[in-house]
Amino acid sequence: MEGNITKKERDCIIALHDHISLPVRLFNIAEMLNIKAPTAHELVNRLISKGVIEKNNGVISLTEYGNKVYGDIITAHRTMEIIFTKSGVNSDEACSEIGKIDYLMDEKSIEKLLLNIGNPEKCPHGKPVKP
Amino acid sequence: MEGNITKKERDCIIALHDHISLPVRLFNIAEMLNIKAPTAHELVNRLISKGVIEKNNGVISLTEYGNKVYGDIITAHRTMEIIFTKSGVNSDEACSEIGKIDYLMDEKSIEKLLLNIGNPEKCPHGKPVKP
DNA sequence: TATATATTTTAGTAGAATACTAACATTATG
DNA sequence: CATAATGTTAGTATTCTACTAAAATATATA
Repeated sequence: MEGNITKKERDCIIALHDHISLPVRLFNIAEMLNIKAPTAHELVNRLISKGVIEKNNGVISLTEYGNKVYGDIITAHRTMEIIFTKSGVNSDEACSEIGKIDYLMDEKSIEKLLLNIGNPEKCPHGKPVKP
Repeated sequence: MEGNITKKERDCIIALHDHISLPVRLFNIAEMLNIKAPTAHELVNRLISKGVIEKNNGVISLTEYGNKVYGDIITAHRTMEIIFTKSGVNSDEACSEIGKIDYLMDEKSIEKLLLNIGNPEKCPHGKPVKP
């Protein structure tokens, strides 16, 4: 339930949560992240040991803690997206650049940034800042 | 002259540039980064192979490219510091949090953020945004 | 049910980055 | 020259990423 998350782990969490259909299995993760099954297997095992995801009969899902981690990443992502696009950064450009940093950002700082821009409910793509 | 930089490499670049006195030697780097000499040796070699720093008679310095990299990191860092503190984040807190992401940020996006906040010359600590 | 297909897991390998100790080499300084 | 300071090499270890090949386990279909 502790410890930092890597970029690949971040991508896995996002992919898992945002997968088109349920249930999500190992091969879905591998496919989405463009990695082979054994690599996905290790990634998933690491995330399980970090308490972020769980596996039941091959079905992979976020734990409660994992959902919190996901939410924090998304809130950071969309908060920064709003700030970036307000400054004239193209929203797709903003999205890909912010994907490199969102999982490293401090929750409390993001909260303050969000408040300062007026607690908007949605990001430039129309998605909720707090999912 | 290409390729991404890691957090440790980022810290090394900053430490090297901001060292109190010249010349900077390997043991100064090790001391500043709190690592042993052989670890510093490898780090320095990696940065040399990336074209960021150079070594002459044991004296370590940034290359022209390294100075550019340093400048980009600092500009990103201070731009974000201004944005964070404007939202009420404590400046020391902001500094340490931003240190985790500044080296990953896109130069062009930072330029737009900076312009949007009125191209200030100095960060909350009074240091130049463009060193 | 038996065979075939799909999926997962294990084993083995590899490379980049980080970091250490111990030993050895080099360079100053006294 | 000898001692101290500094640098380098060698060897080991851990984490993360990623692969192939092979084995195991499901699941599906004939």
